[in-house]
Amino acid sequence: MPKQTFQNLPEDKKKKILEAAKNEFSRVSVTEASINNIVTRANIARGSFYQYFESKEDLLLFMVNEESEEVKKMVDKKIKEKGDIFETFIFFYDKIIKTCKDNKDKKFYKTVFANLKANDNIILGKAKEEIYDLLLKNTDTSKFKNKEDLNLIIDMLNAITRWTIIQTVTSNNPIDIRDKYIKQIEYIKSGILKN
Amino acid sequence: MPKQTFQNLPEDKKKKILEAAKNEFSRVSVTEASINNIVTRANIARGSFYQYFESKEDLLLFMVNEESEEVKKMVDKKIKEKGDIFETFIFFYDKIIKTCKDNKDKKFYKTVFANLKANDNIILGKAKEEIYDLLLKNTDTSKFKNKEDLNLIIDMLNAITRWTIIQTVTSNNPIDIRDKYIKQIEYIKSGILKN
DNA sequence: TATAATAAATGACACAGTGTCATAAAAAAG
DNA sequence: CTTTTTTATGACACTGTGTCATTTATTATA
Repeated sequence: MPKQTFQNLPEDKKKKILEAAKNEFSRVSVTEASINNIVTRANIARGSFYQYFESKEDLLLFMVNEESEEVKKMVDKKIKEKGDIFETFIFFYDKIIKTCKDNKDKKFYKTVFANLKANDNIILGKAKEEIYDLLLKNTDTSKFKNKEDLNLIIDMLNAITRWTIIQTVTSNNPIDIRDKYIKQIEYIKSGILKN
Repeated sequence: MPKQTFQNLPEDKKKKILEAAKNEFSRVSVTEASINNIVTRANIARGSFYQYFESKEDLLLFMVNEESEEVKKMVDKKIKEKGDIFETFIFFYDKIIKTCKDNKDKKFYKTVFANLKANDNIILGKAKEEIYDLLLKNTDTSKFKNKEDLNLIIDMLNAITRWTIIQTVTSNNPIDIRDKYIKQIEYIKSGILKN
């Protein structure tokens, strides 16, 4: 989390810094991103950066977390509607993709996702466990063969959804990918093999 | 790929360099790895490194590719036995985990996997497309609801398997994770929902 | 309002790493 | 035993890092 000093900054200065950062994080991955580039573009002294943030990772996480909170709220609403975990995952997927595509910061999200480490929590940041919990508590398992396996089912959907998001964001014809995704979810519901 | 110069090197010198590299890549991810550390440990001049490799990524890829070829051969054998794609994926998973665990280079693999980018092909390197092809051509789809969806099914299994591998390698009780994985595959075969 | 106290901004500094390149050394060919 | 080719070397110019003592600005208070 950014330090208090950053929070205290006047809005326009904060905005300027975040824009400079977005610019840099659109160009290259966090690891390759240069704090020098950010401070130059934002017109602040190098030392100031460290007054505001622990590190560039700290900054990126902060930028992504806002979006995460938004997503969390929408997932919360969706799962509580009908308790349908499959619908919710598709909804979640669409939500993320919409954020990436609609946004003028398309490039930013593309770079972030493409450079996501396999085990990173960055998509959801701290919201991740909360979403997980939300799903565990609100899923309607009445039609499931085994209620106790909900946990493992969420994992499975999570893996596929993550994978699909990355493919979508880095691909050129994302519509095909969405179609494939829907089919995959269908298979998970009712199986690949004939009875 | 390493340059010819490296290939020409006497075996023991090559080995020394690879060991130094393995050491460094066990410590931190490729991006954080320091060429300085490698050359110091291997007792070669900094300039020499660049005579041998394009970059540290080039070097790591080379190190991982050898293992990949091995895996490819085994998958080839397995899928041709019975054409069972589910069995083959589980076999593939076990193979990878065995390589990680048995090996004295445990730490190396752990670090490599933990730092894998979501979209990286490094697990299989160039062997990836070949394995994909292998599965497409040799899978017995006679019990499938739709033969045409094999492609999408492989993707799905791939996503889950990757995810599970990473969880396993970075976790402390990998046996539970394998059990979960088997269950997930079972679900993919016959579905989560009651008929 | 003047002064003290608190907060924010700055850039020089020491350090670690990068990739290149002209040159030296070694090996192979003639 | 030269000549040619291949390999090895480390200094060099760069880019970047995080820190810290000092300066500047803001806020509180007497």
